[in-house]
Amino acid sequence: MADGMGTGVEDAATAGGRKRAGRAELSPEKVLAKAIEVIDSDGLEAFSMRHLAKGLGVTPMALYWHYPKRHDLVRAVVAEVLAGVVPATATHWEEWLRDYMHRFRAAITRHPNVAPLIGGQLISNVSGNLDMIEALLTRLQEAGVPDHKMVQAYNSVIGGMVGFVSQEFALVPSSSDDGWDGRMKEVIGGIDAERHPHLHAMRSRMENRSFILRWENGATRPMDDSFDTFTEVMIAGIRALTV
Amino acid sequence: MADGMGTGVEDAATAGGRKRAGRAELSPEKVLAKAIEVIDSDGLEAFSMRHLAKGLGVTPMALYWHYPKRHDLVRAVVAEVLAGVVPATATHWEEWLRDYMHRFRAAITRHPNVAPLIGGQLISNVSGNLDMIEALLTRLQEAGVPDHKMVQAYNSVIGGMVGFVSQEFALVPSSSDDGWDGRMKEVIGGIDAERHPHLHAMRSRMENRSFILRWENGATRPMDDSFDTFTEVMIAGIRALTV
DNA sequence: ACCTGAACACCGTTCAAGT
DNA sequence: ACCTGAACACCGTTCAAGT
Repeated sequence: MADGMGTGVEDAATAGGRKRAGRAELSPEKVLAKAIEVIDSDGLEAFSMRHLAKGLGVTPMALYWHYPKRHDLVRAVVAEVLAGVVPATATHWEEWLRDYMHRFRAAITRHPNVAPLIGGQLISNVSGNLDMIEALLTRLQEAGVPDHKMVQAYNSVIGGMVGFVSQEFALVPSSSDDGWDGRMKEVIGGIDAERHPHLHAMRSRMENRSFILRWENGATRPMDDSFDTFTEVMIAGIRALTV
Repeated sequence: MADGMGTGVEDAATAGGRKRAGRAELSPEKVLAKAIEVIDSDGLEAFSMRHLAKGLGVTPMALYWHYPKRHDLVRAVVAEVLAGVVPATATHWEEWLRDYMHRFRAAITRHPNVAPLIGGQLISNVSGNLDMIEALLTRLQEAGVPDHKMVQAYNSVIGGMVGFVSQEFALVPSSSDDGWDGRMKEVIGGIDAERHPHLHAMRSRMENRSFILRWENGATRPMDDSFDTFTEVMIAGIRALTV
């Protein structure tokens, strides 16, 4: 037992890998993995502590030992999904920003259903993000953004990027909000050529492919080229800040 | 009683303003007004059908006659808040876009707590927005955006604008998620000058004033000048699309 | 240290009635 | 037409126990 050694021995209850009756062998990692699995396959509305516990074969309260509040688990999910977003290494600032924005979106694409969690809450997984913030500030300075516009430029990039993608993957009404897509199609079909000529001309190109005029989100109707354009808009806009 | 006149007389049950016992004199407008009132004063988490009903002195189910699903009421709230956003009239496209974006943000500023509803769900109050979409498309064409980039440009403007503001007013953790702000301050205070020199230099200017490094949202810490910069970034970016 | 069980104060919504 | 009342199937979370 090596007594007297103050090495933080943890009670040795489950020592030797022996399973204790009534113990579910839970861990923060297992709970987190199951949470992401549930969100990915069953949608965000299935992400409840009780449903999760059932999936893990455990009492709801078992989860609370590892995550004291549901929001702690939410934070962990967001952190995990965003953990893969490593900004690229040394290139020109434009190339870096383009790459970073696409990496961010790619992470959300892997777990589209978590998007509302990222867009709706204050992003908080700070610790791991300081490197990213430092990199972004460095690149913005490299681009020529003056110090007195640095915070605004930073907020523009983050707000625009996170905001666009959150919008793209925004929650679709529900499983079947009776004929919500039908009504949308009706509205688009009924666009009047005289009242809304430009919209009328564009309607087939915009239908279900543009904000406000769609009934599916980015999970089933990704806005790839629009996001490409958006990054170019942002890059050109940042460049204009430097003159 | 003017019988025989098919003018859609409504049963005359409450005719003459006489109150019926057990009737609460509800209406879609009254429910909607109360919903916005509750959201504004008590926050989004207080916006439940049951809490709302209590506030109106009525059974929860009474609301369901006027709004068959909670989501119908959510839609109505969003539509109402955004109803005030009338795009400005004829000016240069840059002036128009700047004005429109600020009007949109001003509407959210009037009801900051509804922001998560706007950012999180697919925006759906279509009918009233066709005029706005037509106007935006017109201005983008006026700006010189070619037809084959029109949808992308439209999505960039809407996605960026709605996204930024949604982010700015994103939900703060909760009433008191024990020392969440404290931990954030610690992180910022502990920024290492050697590992993160740019961030270190900017830290006092960014603390609680920039995305990821804040613990309050736009309701208490509005990002006015960042949004100004963001609109200029968008405008310059759109302009770059035309060359 | 880690989990169970019962209980509290909530939800949205359906269904059958009342007037 | 418009509202009540009871019921169903959920929530997150606290508190007291168990091992």
